[in-house]
Amino acid sequence: MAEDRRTRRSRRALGAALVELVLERGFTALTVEDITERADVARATFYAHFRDKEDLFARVTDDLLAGLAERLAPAMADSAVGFTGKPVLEMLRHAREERDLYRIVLRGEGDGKPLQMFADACARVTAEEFRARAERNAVEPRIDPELLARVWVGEQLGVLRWWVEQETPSLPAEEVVRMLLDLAMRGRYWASGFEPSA
Amino acid sequence: MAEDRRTRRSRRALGAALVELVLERGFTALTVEDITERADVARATFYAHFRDKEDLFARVTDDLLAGLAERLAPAMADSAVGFTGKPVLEMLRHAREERDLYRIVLRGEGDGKPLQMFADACARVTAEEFRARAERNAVEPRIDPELLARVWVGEQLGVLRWWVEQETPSLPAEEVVRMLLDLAMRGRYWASGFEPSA
DNA sequence: CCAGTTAATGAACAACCTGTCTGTAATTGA
DNA sequence: TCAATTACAGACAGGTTGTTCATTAACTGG
Repeated sequence: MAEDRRTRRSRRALGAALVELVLERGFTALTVEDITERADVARATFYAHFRDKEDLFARVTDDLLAGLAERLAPAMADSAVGFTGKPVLEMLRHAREERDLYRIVLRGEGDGKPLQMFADACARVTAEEFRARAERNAVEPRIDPELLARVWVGEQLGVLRWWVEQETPSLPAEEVVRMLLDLAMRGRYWASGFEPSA
Repeated sequence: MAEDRRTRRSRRALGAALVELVLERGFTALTVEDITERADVARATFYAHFRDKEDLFARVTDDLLAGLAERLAPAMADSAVGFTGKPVLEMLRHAREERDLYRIVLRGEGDGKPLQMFADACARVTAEEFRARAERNAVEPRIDPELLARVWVGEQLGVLRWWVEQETPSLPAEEVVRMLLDLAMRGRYWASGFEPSA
């Protein structure tokens, strides 16, 4: 008695309809009836599964994050020490597969709550990691770990949003990772067209 | 006949009420009546000045951006060549003065539209600047200028949001700018607690 | 394949919010 | 002071929300 097939069908259809419609018209413009109509489901059925629009959206994004976490787990273990960019690459691949959803989330649809919460969560663990590294190497960090973490995730998310919004995929994921690593190692100044003065 | 005093009073009150309430409950949760009640203005008066919630919000954020642009103009001229961080510092100061509004915008309230449009606009001009620099120095950029621009604005916005959300202002603006410049010049790897291997 | 359980359906409901439009009263600028 | 403009309270239809209910259809375990 895993789960009634009808339940699965309804939920899936509603989730898919939501994603389609958010891309077309934006989250706030949507009506519950719009969604049920697109999903070909009775309006009453919607409320049998979800409290409201927001609830449905939250479930969809939660699933996405769970999927991401699952894919990231092995890559994280590898690069716990010494940053190789493997997790970033994995995230880009995930984003390519779930591009529609990534677009929605990164556009800040749904009051931007999913996005901000994701960003904050990333920043928290990243800052902790930076602090741990500094302590491990017994160095007083020149840069506030908190700020450094914000730089890190801000940059990731900015690039990610740009990447998934591209109609014609300009850069392969591997190239993006290479450039990000390059920037992290050597700084941005070199890359912006300046010749180093020293 | 600059403008009727009543008009000014009503508009100001409504704008201020909006900002207060968005901070308290979030944009989407708000009702036009909530706003007019807080502003102590009749509901009909609201519609005499604005089409709807979104319209009011758009005017408020447009004013904010106009104020920012005005303050940034002199700083931009100075650092057109060679990046000194002056515009960033000026933005941080502006953000400190208008903290409530910055919080709202950076949280992506109002469907995140103001935020995303601001980010995209910044990225566009930044990318153009990077391209121009590369051409001026006759170098083939190792990093896609488009990507570099996204890194740049993503990092700015990430840090800015973190900074204005802090309850107790942890770092003075000058320190933030110093760290950002440091990162841009020397890269992030140094800062994250690693000892350089070479 | 059957019987019992569970979900989907369409319809109807009050409550709320929206945006518009009145006639009237109060402020304003000249 | 006077004419013009604005704010006001109230009422209005239209749309959305979230709930309930009786009925029909689909599914699952045996």
